[in-house]
Amino acid sequence: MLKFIVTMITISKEDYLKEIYALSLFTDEPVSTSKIAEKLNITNAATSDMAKKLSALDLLSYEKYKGVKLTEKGRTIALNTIRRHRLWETFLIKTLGLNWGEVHDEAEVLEHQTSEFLMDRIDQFLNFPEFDPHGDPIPTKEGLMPVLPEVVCLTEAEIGKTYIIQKVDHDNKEVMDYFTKLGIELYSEIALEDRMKFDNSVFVSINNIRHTFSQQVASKLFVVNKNI
Amino acid sequence: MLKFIVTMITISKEDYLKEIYALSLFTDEPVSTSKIAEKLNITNAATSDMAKKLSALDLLSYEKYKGVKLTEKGRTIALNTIRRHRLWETFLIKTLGLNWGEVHDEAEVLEHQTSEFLMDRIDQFLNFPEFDPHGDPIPTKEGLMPVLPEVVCLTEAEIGKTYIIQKVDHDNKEVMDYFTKLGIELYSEIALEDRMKFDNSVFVSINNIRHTFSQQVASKLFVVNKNI
DNA sequence: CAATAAACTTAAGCATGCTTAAGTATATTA
DNA sequence: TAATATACTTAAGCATGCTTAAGTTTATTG
Repeated sequence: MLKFIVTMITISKEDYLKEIYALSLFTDEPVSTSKIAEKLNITNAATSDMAKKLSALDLLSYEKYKGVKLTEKGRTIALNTIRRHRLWETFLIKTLGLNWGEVHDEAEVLEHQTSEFLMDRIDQFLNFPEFDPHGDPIPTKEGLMPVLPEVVCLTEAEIGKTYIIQKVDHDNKEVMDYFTKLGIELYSEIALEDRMKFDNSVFVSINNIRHTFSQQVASKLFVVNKNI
Repeated sequence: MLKFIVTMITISKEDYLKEIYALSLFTDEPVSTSKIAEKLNITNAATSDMAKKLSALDLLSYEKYKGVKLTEKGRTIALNTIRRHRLWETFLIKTLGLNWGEVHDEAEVLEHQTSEFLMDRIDQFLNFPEFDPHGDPIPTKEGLMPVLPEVVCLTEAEIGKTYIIQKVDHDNKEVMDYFTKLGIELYSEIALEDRMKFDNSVFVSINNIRHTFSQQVASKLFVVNKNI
């Protein structure tokens, strides 16, 4: 049984819910506590503990040894946290001219500290954007996720075709800084010229300049066919 | 003796240091723990406890039953927190058009959560302002406080003279919203027409419109002589 | 100047969120 | 299917920052 009363949504709890949401995106299976622990860089023990607390708050369902699943209530909080994160990123890029690699860490802390009033004003200032500067959809205030165009990862794209960059995985700052240095932006045109069988490196052309990306770097870019 | 090790600057600690700085502004006397407790709306016990911790960190000197005084190190942290607060206020007003009453509470949480990098970018964006939208000086990155022009409180001003509003005490949101509603802004011209002996109400004229302010409301406004 | 009031501190305790160490359940494999 | 490895949970403990209750010091006043 729980040893104490759990009442408040805290920064930690928002981070758990956000991470569980991300880990649930492509599966219907419950998320294991160890997977969460790994992502949040804490021990399994801490995650088990928190699972009980969040379960007591009806933010997720938790079966011992089986893992965790968000409830509607938990999903709503996760989406709202993601919303605040992505609005902050958009706002900082728009007002201060920060670049792809600079916004994530800032938004990571600001997302937990912003009143609904301020978030609404930022949303309005940005004219209610559907996508953030990395191409990720911004959940609406009502918790609806705008639908991203059907994208394909650059590692899976067809040789000889020209694409538009529609989304970028920005979990790695170093790679983002590299893209910024090359002048690559969202909605840049990118022609996939060839792929090397040896290690799946790709040869691309962006703004008429040729680049070679390793498979790992290419896997960060998601594109749509230019002629759609 | 302290029961445990104290290492980190936390949000709470920044709030203590900021409050002690504010309470030390017009006196050389040590600040009593009860005064701090009252301002921060916590118990004296908590303040005594924290005094020991901050003293262990060499952020203030603390003599039991005598009160507390910031060290240079503590003063630096307080000033930096105030700097972040006032830059945020200035930024939110400039970008989002928030008004006098709307920024304080937002800045109060954001001030603790902003990297030096982001603060520098905001500072640069605002062109290194010396004063915030309430007329308060913004400490520089080096911890220097810009010198405010010699102001006088409206409660002490001379009848018959015309002044410029140079600073506003914005600790009360209701009063700020009232000023906003009247269209009163920083650097507005204000003519002091009369003062009632009964309760020290003042009759003023701003933008050619007459207002009556209670002494309490008037005490929020600080002015300089128009013809200087 | 002693009694008392006011101010302040200490002690014990609790909520949060983490850790390490030990214990239990599930999965694997011989 | 029993032994063992892996995954997961529980228990104990600690740092932070607060509370209430009890104890101590300083200030006040008759």
